[in-house]
Amino acid sequence: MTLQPEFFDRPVEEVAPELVGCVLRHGDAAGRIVETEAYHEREPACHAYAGLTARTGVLFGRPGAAYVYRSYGTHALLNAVSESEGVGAAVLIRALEPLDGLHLMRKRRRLERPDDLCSGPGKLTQALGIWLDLNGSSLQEGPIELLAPPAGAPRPRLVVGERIGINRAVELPWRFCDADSRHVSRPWPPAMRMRSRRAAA
DNA sequence: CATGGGATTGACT
DNA sequence: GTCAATCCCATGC
Repeated sequence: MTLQPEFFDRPVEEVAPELVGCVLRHGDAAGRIVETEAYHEREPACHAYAGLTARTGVLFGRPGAAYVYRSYGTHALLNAVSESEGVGAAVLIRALEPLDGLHLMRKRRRLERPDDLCSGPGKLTQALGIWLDLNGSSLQEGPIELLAPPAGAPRPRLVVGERIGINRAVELPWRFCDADSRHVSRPWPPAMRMRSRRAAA
């Protein structure tokens, strides 16, 4: 079932973990969400922190919309706008486990291995054919769909940690990963990073 | 108007 | 491990 605006009209740090296990679909390509991050206007890593601008308008709009923006000049990153209209907050979709349309994904990504098709926020938009023109589109009306977990699907075991690739508000534990998925963008950093980190000088 | 810096990825050492 | 690609936009003069 399609997730309704009410689902997103809540604290973003509650919406983000619940999106793990849900299904993201665009046309014939779909995947199960295995990694998300929450962003909110009150913390400086969020684009909405700067206030209402040309870039951030969608973030302050109605919950249940898609916020798609360009990252590093080259990639499109997909977010689900959350919290009430007027509040700038969204959940970044960071990784999927491919479910349908693998042939489309392989063609778009020019890769074969399923683990590499959607294991990153820029990768999954490429694999699903999601681009900047879908910024502001409705996740209820499409063409991007966000669906509740299939009936009977077990609730995923979550690993919670710090968000990736940001320099500010790094301490917030707002990254949520399916602990049992091999499709996350980076094998959950908390434990993993500690273990692989070189000993301090 | 000029500048700096990304919510990243892929190629390479 | 390092690094370039690539461009929009927020910021500052």
